[in-house]
Amino acid sequence: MRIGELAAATGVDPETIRYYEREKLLAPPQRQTNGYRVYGKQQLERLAFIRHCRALDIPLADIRQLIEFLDQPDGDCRDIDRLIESQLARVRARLQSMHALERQLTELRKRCDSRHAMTECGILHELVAAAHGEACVCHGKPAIPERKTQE
Amino acid sequence: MRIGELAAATGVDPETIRYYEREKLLAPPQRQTNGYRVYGKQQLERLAFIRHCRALDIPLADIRQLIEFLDQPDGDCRDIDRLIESQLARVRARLQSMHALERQLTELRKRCDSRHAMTECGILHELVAAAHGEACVCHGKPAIPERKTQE
DNA sequence: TGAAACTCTGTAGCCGCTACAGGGTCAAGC
DNA sequence: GCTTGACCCTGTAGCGGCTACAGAGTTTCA
Repeated sequence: MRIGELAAATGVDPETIRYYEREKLLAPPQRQTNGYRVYGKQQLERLAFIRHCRALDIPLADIRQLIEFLDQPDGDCRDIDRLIESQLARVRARLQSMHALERQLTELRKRCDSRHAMTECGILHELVAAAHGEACVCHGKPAIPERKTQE
Repeated sequence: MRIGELAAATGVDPETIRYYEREKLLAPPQRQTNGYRVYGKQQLERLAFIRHCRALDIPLADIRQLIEFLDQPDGDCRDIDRLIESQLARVRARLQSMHALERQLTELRKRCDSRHAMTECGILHELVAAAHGEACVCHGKPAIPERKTQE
């Protein structure tokens, strides 16, 4: 199976597959004499595993860990438990701040239901007022979305 | 007001302020003879405005637009309305997929309540099974989080 | 034979910062 | 006067998770 076929079978772009190899999520595959990569069923399954984890929004670094766990199956399950737990915490924190965000944007939109000129636009007024630190639909807590928390 | 004072006044890192200038969200400020940037109240307000928009998770490109609107106040309010609307759509889509994600991770965690050896870990089993395309807690729809929608 | 489709490597771009390196400037204390 | 430290400058590189080239070679099919 060449990279294109693997790509077709999994729905993963060939460039992404090569990227995963560079990032050591996939072992370097065998090569044909012309240098083309050749994959077997095992690699296909591993790639599917990776994609499934990505569908759960698990970062590549953590997936790398999970793969290590897979490859040395006498380890302790609690590590995996912890890993999933931390993903869950991350997702929940993000959910909270996004809910806040939705409320704020919804409020903001209300200010501009109709055909005003720009000078009277409630949305802009609101944003500018907020910048002045005046009372504002958006501020309870500013809910700056966290960029990278996680342990 | 020098960049450090502006930074202290707004809670924005000086490097970020310079970055906003490079990205043309802030106009190039005046300079002292030694090359140091000097800011006034206006710039402070603009920076506060930017940060407020960022707190609403509005991308820099869109903030740039809002600033243009601010600077030519005879335009049409509907553009702003549309902009906010699209932010809201983005947030809501993301919320949906994150809710799905939370359900999936929660399900997954259930599989591993206790002290199994790795070989019997329900979580890993589940992930591997999923990769095989077997029935899986995670699949209704795979909910791959969208990276960049927005027109 | 020639064109299209595939593969290879290497590098750069996306976003919104953050963190350097390697220099200049300034104020306070000795 | 000299040192120390805090500040400032520019420019460049890194983060994550890809994606998109450029520029080359290889295969496949008509």
